[in-house]
Amino acid sequence: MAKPQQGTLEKIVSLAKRRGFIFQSSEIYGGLNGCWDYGPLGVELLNNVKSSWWRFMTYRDNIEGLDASILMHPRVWEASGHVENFTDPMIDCKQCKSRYRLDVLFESFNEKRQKKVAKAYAELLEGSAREEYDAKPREEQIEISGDALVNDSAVFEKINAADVLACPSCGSTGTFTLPRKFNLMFKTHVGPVEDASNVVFLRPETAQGIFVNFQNVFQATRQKVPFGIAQIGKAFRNEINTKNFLFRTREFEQMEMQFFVKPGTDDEWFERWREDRLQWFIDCGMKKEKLRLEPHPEDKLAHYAKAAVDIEYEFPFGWGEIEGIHNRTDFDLKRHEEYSGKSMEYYETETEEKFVPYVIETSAGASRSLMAFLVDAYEEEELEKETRTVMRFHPSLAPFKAAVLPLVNRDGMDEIGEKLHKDLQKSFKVFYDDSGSIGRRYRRQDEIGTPYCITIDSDTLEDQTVTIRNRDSMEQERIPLEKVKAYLAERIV
RNA sequence: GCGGGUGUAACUCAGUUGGUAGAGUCACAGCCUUCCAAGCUGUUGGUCGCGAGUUCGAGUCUCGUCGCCCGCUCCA
Repeated sequence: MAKPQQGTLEKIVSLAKRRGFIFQSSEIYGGLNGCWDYGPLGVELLNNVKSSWWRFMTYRDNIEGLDASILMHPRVWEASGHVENFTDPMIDCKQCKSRYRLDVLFESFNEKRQKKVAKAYAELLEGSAREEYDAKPREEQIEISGDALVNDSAVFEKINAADVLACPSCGSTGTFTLPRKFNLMFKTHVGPVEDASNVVFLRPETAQGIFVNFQNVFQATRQKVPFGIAQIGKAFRNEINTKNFLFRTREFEQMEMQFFVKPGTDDEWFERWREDRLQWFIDCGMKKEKLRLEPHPEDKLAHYAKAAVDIEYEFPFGWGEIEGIHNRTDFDLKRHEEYSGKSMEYYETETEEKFVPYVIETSAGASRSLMAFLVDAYEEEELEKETRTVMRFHPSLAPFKAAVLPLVNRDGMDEIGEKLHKDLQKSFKVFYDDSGSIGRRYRRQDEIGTPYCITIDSDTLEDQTVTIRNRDSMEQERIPLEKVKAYLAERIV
């Protein structure tokens, strides 16, 4: 068994491009940082991953599906806390390369230095504005100048140039870069006029689409708590840095489920979903030893979470999160109640109790999962005289389920092959290949992870049987032509 | 964002002190082939990431820029 090692990711990226799994976005224009396109095989794989998730999550009584709009009312993101938490201005010290949040830096200054800032700010004011400012008490001046420093880059530039801002790390003054607002939400405008009144955001998580529809879904489906709402969709984050192929991208797809439970039962459900979600990856063929559960320490929890655990996969570059399970408490529903004025309460008839449900979130990255499946499936197998590259996808995820290969193009083998191909195509994604030696054709299929190859040979002409070759073992068995479809159906969910 | 590395055909790479680009693989068209790549013939495909500069002349030197990889930072 070959183990992923240095260079493995490069090989996978190369194979992914060569065979049509993943292309770099806008490649002919030099690429767009952190964006990737799914090619013919990639989109099959992605659809299979999503469909497997969808079946696992929603083909049960207590989870409903949803597909909310990517653009939502801007107030949604105020309620969710994203507007507030996404606008930190960051600066770097050019001298020692330290990075700071500007607002935190200002707060960390001692009084003497804050007064210097206030004084430097005064110098920027003229006429009545200056008079007004000077008339204010010292404390208020510090506050006003601090706000201006943090929020107005022109003010920052001048004050920084005046050598009143010192780097806490190296003590240099005037060495800071201009503040950059690392607003992780992409912004755009609704309608033809671009101004502040019509700003909307591309959602940074799909979860909020579920929360704002909580009452709609609940009432439309006659569900009772506990129940869940599942959704698959694109989300966008303007990451500072993208990295590691599909792992950190600015546009990605999430597979999320929010499970609404009665307060007090949340810990129990959290445990349960943690186990169920881990099992899903294993059921999809991912190697157990490459998966682990990694709890978040309490001091690193997101603003909405009471508890969190990541499902991590061991990529060639190290362990990385492919799914997060969070106990979001009643934070989101309560906030939406507050911001929208609409009730998010649930009435439990059995106990005659009213409560806002707690939420257990399972949030998987479709793109990250796909990458993990790619890495997990990749293997270089040493044979006697060669190395075989094989993608050992679980049959349910494999882009092509089978390939039909006439051994030679004569005596009517190709006609039988084409007929079988057309027939199988009604039920499965299948590939037909009649060019090159049979060995070469097997290798092509191995490289894209096709689990079964069906070969038509001269015996087929005699007794209507074909051979089916297994991708992983390379062993063959002979079955009647008419049973091929059933054979595949049995093995491919 | 910082530092380091890197960018030549679809893929992997070569290209000598600057003189208008090569190989293998793949693909395609034939031939040959009765079960695990690399048999034969032929063909397509690159203004050497992009843009300036130096030079009589730049893939080869300089600067800028973009992408990718590694490390740091960041990851609400």
